[in-house]
Amino acid sequence: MVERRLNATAASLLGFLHWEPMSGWDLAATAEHVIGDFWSLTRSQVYRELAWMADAGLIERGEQGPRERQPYAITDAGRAAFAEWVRQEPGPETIRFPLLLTLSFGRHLPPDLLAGFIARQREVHARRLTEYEAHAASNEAGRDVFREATLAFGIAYERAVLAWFDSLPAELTR
Amino acid sequence: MVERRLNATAASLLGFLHWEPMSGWDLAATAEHVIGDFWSLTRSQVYRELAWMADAGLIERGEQGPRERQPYAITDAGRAAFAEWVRQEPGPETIRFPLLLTLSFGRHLPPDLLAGFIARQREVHARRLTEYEAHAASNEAGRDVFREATLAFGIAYERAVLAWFDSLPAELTR
DNA sequence: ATAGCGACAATCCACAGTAGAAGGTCGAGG
DNA sequence: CCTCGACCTTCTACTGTGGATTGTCGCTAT
Repeated sequence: MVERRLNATAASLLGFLHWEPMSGWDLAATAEHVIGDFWSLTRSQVYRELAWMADAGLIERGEQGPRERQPYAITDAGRAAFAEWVRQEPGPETIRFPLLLTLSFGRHLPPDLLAGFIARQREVHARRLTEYEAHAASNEAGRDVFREATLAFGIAYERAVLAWFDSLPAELTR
Repeated sequence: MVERRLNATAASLLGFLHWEPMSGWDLAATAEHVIGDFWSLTRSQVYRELAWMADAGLIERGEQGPRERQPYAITDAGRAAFAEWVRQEPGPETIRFPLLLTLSFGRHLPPDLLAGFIARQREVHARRLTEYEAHAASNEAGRDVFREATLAFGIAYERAVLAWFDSLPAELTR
């Protein structure tokens, strides 16, 4: 029952556990799928947070399944902690964009090498936009305002990035 | 002369030291100013990387100035390490956007609280866009393709975010 | 039936990144 | 001369990333 403030990643896991008891593996997969586009997390961290939350009484270990599978269920304390967390004012977003870093040191680089970096990254974003759009198209059944809003963000973001790629001066793209 | 791969943050510091010898304080300020919009770093980390790089012979301590001020100069080994780093293929960007996280758990939140979060974040982005645009306008003297490209990214990004805010359904924004 | 392969599942570790407290020094202005 | 704010580094705890390691189960092809 250690007193420490819930962090966003742990809180998200609690959010998913409102749905049903899950193992760390399931939680990592769920998180990747549901919030992965704007909130990265790793398996390592999921297990670390689960261990801490179990210790703090926010979740409870269930019966072990096959393959060391250890499901966790949220407790009332966990629900309370989540409810408190979700009412916090969200902080500013952070972006870490290696390509821009390399680009800003572009004078140290042969132009065609840089152009290659740019072209390959553009491809990644083009592909991601396609995925998002397909997802949005097949979404009609869902009708989840919140999900739609975050998806819309992804699409707006990818479109902006692509437009930016296409607006770069020819000297950067060969 | 420990063998460890140069990370992007340390490499950036080396990049700035090509310019002139600087202290950790200066480097942190420079980084914040030059790459801070797409590559976050903290003072703590700057000092940590400097200590390691000095150890590894990539930089050299100069004469101490007033107030513990400790300038560092890049060495030939440092220039070589930087040159090698900058030729690496840049990885994918990561975004961590707390607002989207909160939004995706929006069902657990009273609508007007969420609307407040959204409104305040929109303000932040509006202000940032204004700053970027002012910067871009006063930029004519510079004529630095690389700088212009990264600034253009910032502007494209902020405009897309604002457009997204404005496209949200009324039920989310009150 | 069984061998083997791929998906499942947890753990561990080293490194990178964040946040803020703490401690101290100098210099300009009242 | 004093004080306040800017300067400058160090330290610590926590959070986040990436990958290696270890092992198990279940399906499928022989």
